[in-house]
Amino acid sequence: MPPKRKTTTTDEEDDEYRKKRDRNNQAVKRSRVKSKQRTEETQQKVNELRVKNEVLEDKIKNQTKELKFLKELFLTQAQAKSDKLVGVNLAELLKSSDEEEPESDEGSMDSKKKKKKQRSDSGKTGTSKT
Amino acid sequence: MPPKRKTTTTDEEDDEYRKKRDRNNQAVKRSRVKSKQRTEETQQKVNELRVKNEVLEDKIKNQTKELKFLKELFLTQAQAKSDKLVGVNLAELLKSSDEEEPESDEGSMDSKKKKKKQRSDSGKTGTSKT
DNA sequence: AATGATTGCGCAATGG
DNA sequence: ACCATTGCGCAATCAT
Repeated sequence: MPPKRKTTTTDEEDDEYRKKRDRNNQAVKRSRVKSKQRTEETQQKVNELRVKNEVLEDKIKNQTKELKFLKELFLTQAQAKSDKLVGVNLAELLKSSDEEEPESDEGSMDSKKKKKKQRSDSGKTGTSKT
Repeated sequence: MPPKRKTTTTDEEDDEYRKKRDRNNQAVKRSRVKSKQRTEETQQKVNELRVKNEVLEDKIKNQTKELKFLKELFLTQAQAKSDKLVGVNLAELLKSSDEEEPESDEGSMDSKKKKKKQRSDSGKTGTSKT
């Protein structure tokens, strides 16, 4: 089925038609430009987010390192001096509050067992939410 | 300048032409499908990255909180007991290893001065911008 | 009913 | 010669 235009047209109709077509062609152009822009912006956003993400990952890596350091230092100190520090359960306190775990008591590991406590965390967030 | 096809064509040429057009039309379709897919995937990636980003921001927030807590606790302890802990300069050590500040010396604030160093956290993690 | 916005589709030019 | 990509116009359809 070839196009669909009329079979008989007056000059005015033709004129009208042309005008209409021209306007539509313009609209199509506008629409496509917009579409293209959106696409490009989206792509750009991906790039930005990727970078931002890396920065964040980095920061986390550093903070994790620092936390590890502090906790070990703290634990070391606590043990080094039989502890008059405070009445808190350090091991529990310093376990790992970033990446919380579903509280399994684990008992208070006192000076007897000095397990290195390898990283076997699992969980999510939840800082010292007293 | 209307189309550009020949003026005189043989049946075979016409046939060839048609075949060619058809193949191109198929190619165009394939090409457009691919293009559309890529666009959608990109959009999807943006969503994923946004989510991942939030998770990371959250983790950072928690770690920052915990670090703050540990450092304060540490500092408190250190001062509470004139300190035989170790020979390190705690204040300096605990300053803040994330976000390297080209800070001025600030000297080693020992047990004499006990500046509270109020953290006037202003605002949020200015990043969630789009 | 009229008009701009979108979208599927084919043509031709062009890139690889 | 062939396929892929792209700008462009047409017509149908959507949305106002």
